[in-house]
Amino acid sequence: MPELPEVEVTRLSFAARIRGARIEAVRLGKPLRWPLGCEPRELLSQTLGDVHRRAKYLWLELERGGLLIHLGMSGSLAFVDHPGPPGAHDHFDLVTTRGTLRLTDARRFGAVVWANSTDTGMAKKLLAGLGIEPFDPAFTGNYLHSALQGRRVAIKPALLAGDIVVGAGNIYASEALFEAGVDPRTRGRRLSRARAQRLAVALRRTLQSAVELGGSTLRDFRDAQGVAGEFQLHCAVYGRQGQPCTRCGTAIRRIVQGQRSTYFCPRCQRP
DNA sequence: AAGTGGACCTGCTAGC
DNA sequence: TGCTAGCAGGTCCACT
Repeated sequence: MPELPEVEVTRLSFAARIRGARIEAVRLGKPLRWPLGCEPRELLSQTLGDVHRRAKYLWLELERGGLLIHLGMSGSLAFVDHPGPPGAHDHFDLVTTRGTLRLTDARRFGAVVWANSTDTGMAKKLLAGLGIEPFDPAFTGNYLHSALQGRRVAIKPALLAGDIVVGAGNIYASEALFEAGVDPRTRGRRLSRARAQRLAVALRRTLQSAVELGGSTLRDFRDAQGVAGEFQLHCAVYGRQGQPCTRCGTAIRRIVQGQRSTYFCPRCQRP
């Protein structure tokens, strides 16, 4: 579910409402990808500040540190006044004076990790080595082109890796490559400066558009207010193998790269 | 250093 | 109807 747009849409849907709330209780369900990293009672009585996003992580500011949240493959957050009893896949509740923030995550690839300012633990490690934000003005065609030098891996898995630029996952990497007209099998270092420029623009536009459409709801994504996204209705290639390209009519192909599906138009997208 | 494949975990769907 | 194989929005880690 959650690539950059879904994470950002989630953030926008509860950040203003949770700011200033005080934590009253914490409930943990089954283990997530990493342990919380503190005793739940250490969070009690702390007041929440701003909610930030870095790559596909959310960062909830607390008085004495913060919580780093990742939604994994199947996670979503809900912020509600009166939550029902936790279901089988509800693995974290943050009960506050303004409502309860609940993480639902069937596959449990997600995580909630505590960190404070002197932290040298998991949270810091997770954020180290992340690439540039796609909306950062420093993310340019020239940056992308030079970062790809010395990379013989194909451009699509290079976008997913997250060490050059963050935010694109399996849907938006395929969509951005289609918009840029770049064959996903093109090796990184073979991408010309001009094509890197087109790709940088396409990636930013694709992600921006997806945020504006509320993200993609392929199966069960909802923002923290329960609202579904609509980007999936605008996908040009993702999940459309065998169907005609919206631009030229050629059948969309599905291939596997790095154990993930890639979708592209063999006519519109060139090396 | 960069590239590759396995691992984590559960649910759903297509096919027999 | 029931079982099984394959697939799913992520990314860390060990190994070459």
